[in-house]
Amino acid sequence: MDGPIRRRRARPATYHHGDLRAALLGAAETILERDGIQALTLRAAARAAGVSHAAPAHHFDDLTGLLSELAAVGFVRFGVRVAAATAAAAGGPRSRLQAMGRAYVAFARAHPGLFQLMFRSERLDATRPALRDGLAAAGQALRRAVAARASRALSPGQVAAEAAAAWSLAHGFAVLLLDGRLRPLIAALPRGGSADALLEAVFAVTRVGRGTAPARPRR
Amino acid sequence: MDGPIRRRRARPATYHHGDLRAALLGAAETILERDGIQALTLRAAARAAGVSHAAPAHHFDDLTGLLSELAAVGFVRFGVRVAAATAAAAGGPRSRLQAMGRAYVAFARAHPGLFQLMFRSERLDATRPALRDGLAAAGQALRRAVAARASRALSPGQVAAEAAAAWSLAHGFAVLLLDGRLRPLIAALPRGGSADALLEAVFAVTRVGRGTAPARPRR
DNA sequence: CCGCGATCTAGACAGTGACAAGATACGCAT
DNA sequence: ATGCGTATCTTGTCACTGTCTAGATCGCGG
Repeated sequence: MDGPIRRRRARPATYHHGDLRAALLGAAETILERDGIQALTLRAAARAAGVSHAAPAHHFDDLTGLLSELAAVGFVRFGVRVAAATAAAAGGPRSRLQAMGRAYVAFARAHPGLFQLMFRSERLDATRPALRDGLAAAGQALRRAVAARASRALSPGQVAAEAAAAWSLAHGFAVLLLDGRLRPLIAALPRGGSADALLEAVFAVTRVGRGTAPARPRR
Repeated sequence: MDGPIRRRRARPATYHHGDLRAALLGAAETILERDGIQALTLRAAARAAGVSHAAPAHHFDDLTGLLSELAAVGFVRFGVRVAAATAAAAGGPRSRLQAMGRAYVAFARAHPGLFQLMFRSERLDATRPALRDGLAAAGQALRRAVAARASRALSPGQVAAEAAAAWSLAHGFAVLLLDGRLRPLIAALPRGGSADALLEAVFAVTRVGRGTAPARPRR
């Protein structure tokens, strides 16, 4: 504890921190991923950054502000990951959509605390510019992945339906997986499969966007 | 407020409440649905029930206990609803699975606070007998709905995959809907559709369990 | 070089969960 | 019925939290 290159706390030489905002965000993310979302408090972040308990208020107005800014960086990071994965996916639009789903779940598993924070909307303030932008960026990445499918002239309603289906499937899988609710289903897989194996099995079983017409399984 | 048949608080006649446990659970649910999950505190529940701030600890050990017991009643209620809806669904196993999804989302919309609490696992204690039983009951209801599809001799792995797919789709849709994230998609529907319309459109577009073989779209 | 504003500290207050100790009354054994 | 053990409930307290206020320190532009 108290590494040698820690900013203050050892020597209170510099009254001003220099880049406290970024330091607080970093400390907050560390606490979030290590101790869970309920341990992420304004004072804990201030302690970790080596500043007084009231310092964070000057950069983020209140706790909602800190959480919102942190969620915002999560959303942009998320959008970048998803966009990169879908762009790098070879094959048709269907495999691209699956790549998006894989990236979605992979992000949730890599940053579980951040992912949960991003969807803890009652503690966030979506009107904050940073969060608003992050949400827009992530939403655009998702929309782009689905829109690639729309090449065959789908109606806006059908595009919305497919987007909702793909998004719901990926998000539900990620949430249930993080909650440990899918564990029995994973155990039911042959050879005691992994979460990835279950996701692939889900892809194999679902046919989102296989055909355009809602009814009539013809063709 | 302060209905005439309120237990105490008006006359501190009865030192003992009589049925404080149920009263606290009722008050807690009221607070949860009216003011949100962050307003649901031990002391707030105690105030609403007209008892001292330390009284709840004797029935639920701590806040986690209260939340867990409330989530447990949510799960049994949820299981009953889902089981009833799937049992009442006419038609084949596919329409029964859709009925389950509809009931799933309908429950989330009818009791948003309770639904969110049920999946706020970091604040719950799954080892509590009541919550353990509630989880088991709800899980059984879901498993039964999926198992009906398994009549055509599916492998356990495929059953798990279909269960994960159906559950993820329903859960993700419910969560995203409660968060308001699906609003733009709903607006994109023809004639400014509703959430129900979007769910039906999702059903029409997805073909979970349409066939057992993963590849080959041939029918 | 000065002073103004941004940054950070120190202190205080109300609200929270949790714990301890005491008051009350229910219900069971006799 | 009656007395007592114990579950139930109250009061008081403590550490911790978010938020507000006032003051200290420093950086930067005039």
